[in-house]
Amino acid sequence: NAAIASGIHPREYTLANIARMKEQLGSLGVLYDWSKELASCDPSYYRWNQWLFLRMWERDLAYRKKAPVNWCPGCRTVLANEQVVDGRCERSGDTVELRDLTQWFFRITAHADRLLAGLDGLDWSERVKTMQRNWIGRSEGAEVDFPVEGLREPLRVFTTRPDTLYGVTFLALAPEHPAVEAIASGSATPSPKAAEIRAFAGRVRKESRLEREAEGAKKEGLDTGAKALHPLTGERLPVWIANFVLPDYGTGAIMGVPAHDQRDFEFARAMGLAVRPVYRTEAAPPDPAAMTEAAPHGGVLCHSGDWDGTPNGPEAIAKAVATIEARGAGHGKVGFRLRDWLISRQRYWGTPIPAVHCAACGVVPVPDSELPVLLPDDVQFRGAEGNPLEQSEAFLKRPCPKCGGEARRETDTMDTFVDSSWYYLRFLDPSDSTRMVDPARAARWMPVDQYIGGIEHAILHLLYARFICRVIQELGLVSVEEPFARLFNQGMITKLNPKSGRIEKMSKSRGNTVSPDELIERLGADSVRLYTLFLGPPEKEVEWSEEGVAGAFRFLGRVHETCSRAFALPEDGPAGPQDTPLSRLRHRTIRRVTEDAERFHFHTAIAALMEYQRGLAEALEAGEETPAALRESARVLLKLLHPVAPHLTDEWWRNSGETGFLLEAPWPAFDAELSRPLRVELVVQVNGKVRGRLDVERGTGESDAVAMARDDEKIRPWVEGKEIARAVFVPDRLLNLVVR
RNA sequence: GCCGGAGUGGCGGAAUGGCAGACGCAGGGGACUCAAAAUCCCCCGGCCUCACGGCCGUGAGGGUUCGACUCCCUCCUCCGGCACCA
Repeated sequence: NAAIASGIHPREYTLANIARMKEQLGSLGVLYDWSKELASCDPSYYRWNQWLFLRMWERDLAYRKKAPVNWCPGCRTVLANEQVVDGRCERSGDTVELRDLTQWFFRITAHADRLLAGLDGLDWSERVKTMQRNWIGRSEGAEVDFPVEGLREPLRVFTTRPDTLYGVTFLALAPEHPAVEAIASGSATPSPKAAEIRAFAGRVRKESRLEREAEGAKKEGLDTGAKALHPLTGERLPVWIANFVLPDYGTGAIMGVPAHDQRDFEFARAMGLAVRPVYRTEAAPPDPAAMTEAAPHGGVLCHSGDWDGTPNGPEAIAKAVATIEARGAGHGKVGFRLRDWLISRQRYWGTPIPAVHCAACGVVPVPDSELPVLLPDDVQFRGAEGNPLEQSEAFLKRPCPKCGGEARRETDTMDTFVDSSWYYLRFLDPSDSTRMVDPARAARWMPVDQYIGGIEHAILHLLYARFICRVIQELGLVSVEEPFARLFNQGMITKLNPKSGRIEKMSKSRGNTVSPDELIERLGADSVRLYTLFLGPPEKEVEWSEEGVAGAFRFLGRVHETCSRAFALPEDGPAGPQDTPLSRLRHRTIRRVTEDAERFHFHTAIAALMEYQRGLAEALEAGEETPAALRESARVLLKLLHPVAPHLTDEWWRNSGETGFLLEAPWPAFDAELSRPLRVELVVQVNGKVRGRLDVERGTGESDAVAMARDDEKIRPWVEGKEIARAVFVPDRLLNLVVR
């Protein structure tokens, strides 16, 4: 899209942006080992996407099937969901159609159970692990077959509640379900409603997934006229098509239990279908006519043959599965919400999928010896001719690798998530032209010790990367199953988007980004670094504002002033006593900064440094500390501040007569005893309300504290003449007197 | 709608069962200066009070606890994800 808008070839555009971003990282003083740099648009990288694809194809982990896409007739191209606004193309305004295209998929569902189990051993936040677990969506239930009159194949449904089987009053199919067409055409004679069925199914399939899935959405349906037989009772049940039934969850067909499922209930009420409760909490089940919503699963089963009286729970489900299996009507089954990963893109700027279409041999893989399949250059980007790869004669023409006959190259390219699913392995040696990754290097370095990424990647990228790692492990290139041992998710930077008028995440595609160049020019890289880290905790989202950036600049000025004064003091002289107020402050600050930095809380580390700078300035003023202690304290200030403001601190360090680079100076150590104060303020509460404070020696015991509190003139009026029923004492922090 | 998260002074935030508002920004007052800028010092949640001090206050309501910003329940608002933005 950027290439179309700017008229610049995507390669040129991408490489220019890489160069610019490297420059910006450099001007911020961010250090990387650029000898390990890679670009996923470089053939030396994407050839391994193709190699991996071929290995997955061999293992049946890559396959083709039909899937609906958003099609803009004006642009003659497929649109991303994001490019569809109110059912129209964002660029041309044309009404978007849903079209079925045969597309390539990765069979991530084959690993669903292992991807779920693998989460347990990861040092990731529960937040992200919960999101992944829910996305994979494991549920235990059963598949049940319902014979349909006039059809050879029974209808198979998946249900998580086989215990409610006696409550089924209808079956419903996704409009995409093959049985829809089977019912319309009929086994002997076409259904009298064939035209109606086809029209309804066609219309619903055009609705977006979001519309269909929404719980509050309008329930739409059509009775096909076909009848299914209840596998246990033999009752004849109507077979409907319903918009809320999704083709790729379960089997694409559901058994309707309106009495105990809210969506089924709404559908039944809208369509005038029967409601039959099979759980009761009272002596009798609720009266269906009086129900206004589905009844929860609870109480005991009723109207359910010999399951009657079984309480809601695993036992009821187990009993139901046993009966269903004994009657040959189905079997217990674990279901997943996870769907296979659609990797096909009908776009130019991606990794070409290494396949050839031959009229005689079908879809044939490109041999490894011919990789990489390169993106051609003889293409135009005008935005109205669909996938540019289809214009390139040189690219399209390729004899069949199998029979040598005339054939045509696959024009789909891969989702860029394929690139990002294994790039961390390529950093080990991006120049290796003989293999994707060297197993010896991988064995030495993997897994990634600490991965850092935005929370917006909590599900898709992180799940795809975990899946691809397992595939690469099966290929014998890495020994680990999980790529990222520890994960830290930074929150997003948000900012007002003038286009939408809303506060949104800052991103290229939304166009609300801020360039650091101007700020660096005005206040220097160290001020920008300091301010950015001081904004707030990195795991939370922060709204961008430049309000406080001048304060960072001022603080650095104060550090310079304080250190200059300290380093102007004579160098020789006695060290002086170990235990002074400044020494305690110094040890306490080293501890706070070290501990805060270890949990990535740079904002509180910087706050500690601000307090420390003020304390040091006051000590310089008071003149009670030795020059050696003051100089040492200034050295510690520069070292602790160095990771945040490396340029200035290093310069001040060397200007002060210190030798070497500050980066090489060791991180200061703290003494645990000296990092704590001698005296503490003990808060005294009476009945939970703060009534006074006692200045006590650290380690003061409960009985001494109670005695001092009783004596204190501020506290006495609150306890005088009352009985102390209880005292809660937290050493060095608090004393709570509960009085009557 | 579903899954996940967040909500604390004018603003960014601190405190993860124990002093609510550290640190900073903005604002007000003062010092320095012929003046300004820069710098430094003081004040800075609300209400009552001359003051000492008291009461209220962490999105709303309820609960657990000696004690709740923190834990539990219900609700509201905002943000992220929802499979083609990556």
